[in-house]
Amino acid sequence: MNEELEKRIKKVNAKKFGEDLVSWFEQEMRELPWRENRDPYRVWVSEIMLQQTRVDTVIPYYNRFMEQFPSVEALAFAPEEDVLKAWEGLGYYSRARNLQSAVREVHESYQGIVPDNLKEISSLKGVGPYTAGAILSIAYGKPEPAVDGNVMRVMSRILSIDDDIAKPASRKKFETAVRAIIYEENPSYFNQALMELGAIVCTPTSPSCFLCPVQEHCAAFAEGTQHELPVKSKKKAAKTVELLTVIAENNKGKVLISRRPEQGLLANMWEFPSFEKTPGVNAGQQMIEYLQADHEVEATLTDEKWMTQDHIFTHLVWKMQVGRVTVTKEPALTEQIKWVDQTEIEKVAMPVSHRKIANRWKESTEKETEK
DNA sequence: CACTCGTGGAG
DNA sequence: TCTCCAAGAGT
Repeated sequence: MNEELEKRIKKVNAKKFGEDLVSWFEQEMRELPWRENRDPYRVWVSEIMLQQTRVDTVIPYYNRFMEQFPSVEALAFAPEEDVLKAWEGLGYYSRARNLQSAVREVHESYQGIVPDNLKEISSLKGVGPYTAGAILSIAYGKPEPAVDGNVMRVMSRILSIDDDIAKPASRKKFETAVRAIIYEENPSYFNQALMELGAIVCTPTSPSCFLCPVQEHCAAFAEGTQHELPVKSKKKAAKTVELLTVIAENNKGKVLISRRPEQGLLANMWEFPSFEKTPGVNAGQQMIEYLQADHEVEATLTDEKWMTQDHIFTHLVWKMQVGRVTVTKEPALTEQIKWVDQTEIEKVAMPVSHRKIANRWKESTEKETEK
């Protein structure tokens, strides 16, 4: 092990650090739905939803999800479309598919019991180093590190570690550190407390050191460098893509939607037909030609720029120009396309940008009906 | 390792 | 408006 790291770890009184941290957690921990009990399935679902997602955002999704899929079996036997719909708006949709895939694996290979050891639980889809440690410690009380962004931030300050936490290699260093000082009497509370501290007290830009329960153990506080840590390199700027999106209506008031590929961005989500714009070419003409070529739809242009919609991803920006056309000849239906009315469109899973467009479409058709 | 993969909220 | 983000994992 890194000698410098070992030296810093030895400076910490691990026993008292754990006691101070866990005592604080017992007093200050938030009441959250996934803390009602230690059901491994409930813990598991919460950890997947919480990946890269804020607690306040997750809570309503979690409550609905547990009501709809209360057990391993309920989720294992559910239609994949229902799971994706329950995930709509939460983002990172492969989490939903991987979770259901893994739950089916638990049902078939582990008699419906979530594995309680590192090797087996890590083999499940969507369960990486963090989630494996989180479930093992929180649900089963095992002394495994669960190193997320909070833990790296907190421990970078406690031990004054200036490794770039954006680099994959640094996570292992923090795992080593946590493993060395983990509170064996209560690994569940210890790990949760590290994260809770990061979320509530030891925050990224303005840590509240004056009310920190482990201030006396903190190297960064002693040095006055808490605002300089952790070191985190910036990610590259997002690219912008110009899209043309088409509201194609037939004479029954239904609109055409298509399903995205089962791999990649927004996998398996439903959307209005969209494609990358060719610069300098008439937009309305591109829409008509695209529908003909990719969906065997014949249509006449109604409005080539009915609205615009931006969709901002972490690594990408879509600038969408939405046009409307009237269909004169309908395509043969496939698994990848279907016609839906205002009621039916609410039941499919769409990304936020297309959901906003769908809502606007609904408003416009309701106005037409009033006339 | 570098890149992909969402979203809504905070500063 | 812009930047950064929040309990990461898959490829």
